[in-house]
Amino acid sequence: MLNLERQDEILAILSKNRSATVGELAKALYVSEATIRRDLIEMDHLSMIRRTHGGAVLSRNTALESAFAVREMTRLTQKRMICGLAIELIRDNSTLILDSSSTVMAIIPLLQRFHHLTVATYGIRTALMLSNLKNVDVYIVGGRVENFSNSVLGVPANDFLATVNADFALLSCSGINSHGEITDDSLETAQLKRVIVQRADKILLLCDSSKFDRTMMNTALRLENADYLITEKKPSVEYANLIQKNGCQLICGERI
Amino acid sequence: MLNLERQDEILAILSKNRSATVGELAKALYVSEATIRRDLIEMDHLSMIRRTHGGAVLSRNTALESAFAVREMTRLTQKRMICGLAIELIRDNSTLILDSSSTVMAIIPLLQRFHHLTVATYGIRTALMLSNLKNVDVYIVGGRVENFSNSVLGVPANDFLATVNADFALLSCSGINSHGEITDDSLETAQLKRVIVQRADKILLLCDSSKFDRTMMNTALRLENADYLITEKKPSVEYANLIQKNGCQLICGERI
DNA sequence: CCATTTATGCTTGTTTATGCTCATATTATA
DNA sequence: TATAATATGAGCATAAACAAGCATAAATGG
Repeated sequence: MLNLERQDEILAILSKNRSATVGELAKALYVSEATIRRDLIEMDHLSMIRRTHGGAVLSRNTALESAFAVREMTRLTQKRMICGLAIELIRDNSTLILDSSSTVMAIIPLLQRFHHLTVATYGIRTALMLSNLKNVDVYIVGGRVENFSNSVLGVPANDFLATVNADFALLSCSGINSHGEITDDSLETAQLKRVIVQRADKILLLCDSSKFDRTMMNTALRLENADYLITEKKPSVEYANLIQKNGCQLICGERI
Repeated sequence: MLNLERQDEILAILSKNRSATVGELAKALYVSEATIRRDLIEMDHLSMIRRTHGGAVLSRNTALESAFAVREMTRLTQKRMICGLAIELIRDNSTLILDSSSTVMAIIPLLQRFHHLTVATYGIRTALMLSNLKNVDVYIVGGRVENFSNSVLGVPANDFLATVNADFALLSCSGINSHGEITDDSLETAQLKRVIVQRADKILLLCDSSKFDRTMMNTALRLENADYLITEKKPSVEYANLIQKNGCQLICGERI
């Protein structure tokens, strides 16, 4: 077995189990422990992994790289359910604005049922997925491409969206807190969302239940900005009241 | 068996097995191990594979390949070679404009070797692939997303690029004819390319040899607009003269 | 037609990868 | 804390792989 091939294999094993001992790896790859150690030293040096006494664990760096892929996969059932509820509000021939979140991306396959839609987005993967739908005209904002969030951001992005007139905006967020603040983990996406709520007739906020009681770095919107809050699970009475008080209609998978 | 043909075969073998030893490859392709090693050195330099003591492993550019199955591109070896020539002209800290073609996409893995680059593009897959490179700041134009060509087009796209100042523009085309016309199969990409040649200091035209003697729907540029024409195979004397007469420098894999 | 270049194969000295042993360092446990 | 158990790093030997230089044959160019 070749050197690099073995290192690939080590990475694969670590991805599965999160960590592994030198002994385990040596046994699995039919080489001596000395060889494994030499591999680990090299891989550690390249920040592919982190060595520990006795073995190695995945480096946080590697985890970060696939951050979006992971986000995309997690809570997929919840996301599908939320999108199933949201799609009922959309009408044929509408114009939509979509954010770049994985939650909102889950609605894309459902858009095929409409005769025609026009969609603007600042999500680069979102745009790519949308472009495969025959019945949708897709527009993407211009600007700087940010890998972590798969977003196109910056002044041109704001300017572009400021000229769009949409029927619906579908937004997600990183957290909702008990002050009715809808928060995001980036200044720029927060700013973009403030532009978007000015440009769409109805604002649909799609949030799975894990977002409640979380406050992130930047307050993007307030609950009163949203026309609908769509979630898969009945929120606490406190939040249900808060939502109602802000003139926002709560839609959820469970009976309220 | 020709050089490039053999390298294609090596790639095919590696795609099947993920890795191969020098000995295996030599036996499979009926050449000496020295020849295989020389191929592997070259292919490693183009990031097609990773060399390792004893053989080679498929380049595990997970980040890059997630965006697009680069390996499924037609005429990949030719494109790699063209890009291997083009990369030599690029300098650290440059600003580039890339079109949305698959030919130009093949240069993306090679950009990792630079310390820093700024890249603007109207290709949506191109932008997504680029965004995985840590050393590159990526900008995408805004506009309508066209699925067929993976391009972002329209007035905003033109406007965006009209404000960019770049050191290099890397463009491909659908056809070059004996009148020195560089032609495209869409009015809008042709128009965009006319904007781009105004905004970049050096225009690099990347065309595999199949593009010669073909005229498509729209004349985007003329040979005199290009500073370099980069191709993998020596063009006919007629074309070589035409290129030279238009003040365009011909760079090709074969000796002129 | 001859001069050059290019691709390939062969030979040889050098480098690399690996496993083994043993002294040292780290962790676990009594 | 002291002691046992385990992991580690360094040095060494060996076999395999490698780079470089040279020679030959084919392709290319004038």
